[in-house]
Amino acid sequence: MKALSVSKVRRFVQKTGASPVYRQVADLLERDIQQGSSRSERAALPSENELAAEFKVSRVTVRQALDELHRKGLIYREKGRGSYARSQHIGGVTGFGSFTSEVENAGSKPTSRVVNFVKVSSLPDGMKRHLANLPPNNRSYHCLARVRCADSRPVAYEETYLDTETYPGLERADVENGSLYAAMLRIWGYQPAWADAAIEPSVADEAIAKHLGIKVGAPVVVAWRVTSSEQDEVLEYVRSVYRGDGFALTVRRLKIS
Amino acid sequence: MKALSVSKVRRFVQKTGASPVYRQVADLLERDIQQGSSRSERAALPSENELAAEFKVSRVTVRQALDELHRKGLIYREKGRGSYARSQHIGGVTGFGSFTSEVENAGSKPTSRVVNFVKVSSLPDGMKRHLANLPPNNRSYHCLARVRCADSRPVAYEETYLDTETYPGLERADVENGSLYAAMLRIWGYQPAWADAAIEPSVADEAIAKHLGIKVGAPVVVAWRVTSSEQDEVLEYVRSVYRGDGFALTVRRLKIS
DNA sequence: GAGTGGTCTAGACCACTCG
DNA sequence: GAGTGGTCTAGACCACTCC
Repeated sequence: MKALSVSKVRRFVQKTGASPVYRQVADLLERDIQQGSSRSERAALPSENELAAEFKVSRVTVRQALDELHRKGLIYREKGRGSYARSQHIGGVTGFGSFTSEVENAGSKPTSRVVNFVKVSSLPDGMKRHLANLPPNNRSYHCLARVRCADSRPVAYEETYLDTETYPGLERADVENGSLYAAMLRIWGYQPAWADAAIEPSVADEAIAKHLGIKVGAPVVVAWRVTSSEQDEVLEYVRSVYRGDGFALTVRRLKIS
Repeated sequence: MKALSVSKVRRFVQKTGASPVYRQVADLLERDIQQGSSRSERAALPSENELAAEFKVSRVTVRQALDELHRKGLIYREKGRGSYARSQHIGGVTGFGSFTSEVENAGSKPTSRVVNFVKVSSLPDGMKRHLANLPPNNRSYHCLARVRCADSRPVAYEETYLDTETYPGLERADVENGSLYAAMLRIWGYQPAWADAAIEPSVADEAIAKHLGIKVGAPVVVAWRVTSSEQDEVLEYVRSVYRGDGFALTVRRLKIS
């Protein structure tokens, strides 16, 4: 078991800087791990006391940084032995975040085409069937229908339902170009933080087949999702239909239990 | 915004007990949240200082407990304002853990039937296509094929590949009854901690159709999964085929980004 | 016995929210 | 200005691993 070679250039953290010290430490260590893990063996990190001395911070702060790396699945720790970099250092969870960032993480170029933008007075039936904590029936929604592409190839048809009271003044132009999540944050200050989702297999109907350029009856995955902010506000209801050939949802480094 | 009514019975934490103090605090608070959340309004928790006084522990320990509840999605916090219980207090992430515990969480009774148990010399092609960090080719595996049922109804066909060197002495009887994960822990001391998975839609072939009692060509979801321990040992490769009618994978309270 | 990570304490300063 | 959560410190004891 080799030790992780920590960069020999002495690094300093900014105690007056904008970002917390523990995050700076975590970022520096993450870089070391990413570089070091080209070798396939597991590498031992310096001990918490050594890191505290190295960065001239308290051990509690070092532990905060290591906790963060641990949650991200980049390291694991063994009592009485030490902390170790994981050999597989792939990123966070994908599959239920912003389509834009997910496709980017997968190494492709995401694009979207708005195919419909109308007001509706109820959510699709499947939403009620699969997801709990749905709103009362007397709401109205903007329904934004988009075809999602990765490298110009259509991979999903997606309907997003946005409560009209939550998004006053929403217009098609706001979402015509660029990420919806970017517009949410820029205009109304909303930031998605949690997702509840259900996934089920299905087959393409005529409309889906047309949008995705596949045959009627071809296998697809339907994902139903409710996205909420950190403060527990519901931001959107989404129905996504993914084509089945050559595109897979992936979930990486998901912590069990 | 109502305050969360903390139980009036004075609770004490055991400082010499087996479980850490912060976990005891977290458990007590979780109970309050579960009880209190029958009301639909969001409830404010006592402040960190109040909780520290209440339980006679330091504020750092209280924060450790609150961090845990935050990660589980049970509370959220706002700087300068306070901590609040979430209205939707559903559990952790499901969809990629043990089939047994997942179906139980969904409120159904899980059963399994072993339909095959043989040695094979390679993993299925789909595993290589979808998942990174696969092992060298010169390994051999126990292939355990099971039909998974919820309330006696077959919902999935699952092939589990177990490296013969990782599981010396594995016999069919070890997995014939009860959870594989329970056997892993009991006999070899392995505990699954992380999952990498890919999900794709497909249609049932003849073998799948027979096992699940559905028609050839019916929609199914195929999940490819690699499960690892906290120490980064690969514990199993799994190919699961879920039937599409009436059974959906759900992901609850998944933290985005 | 020396070193490690796990836990806990008491006290401090900050930026933020609210009245 | 009072109270809140966010961050940080210095020091301590423990159970565990390794030699």
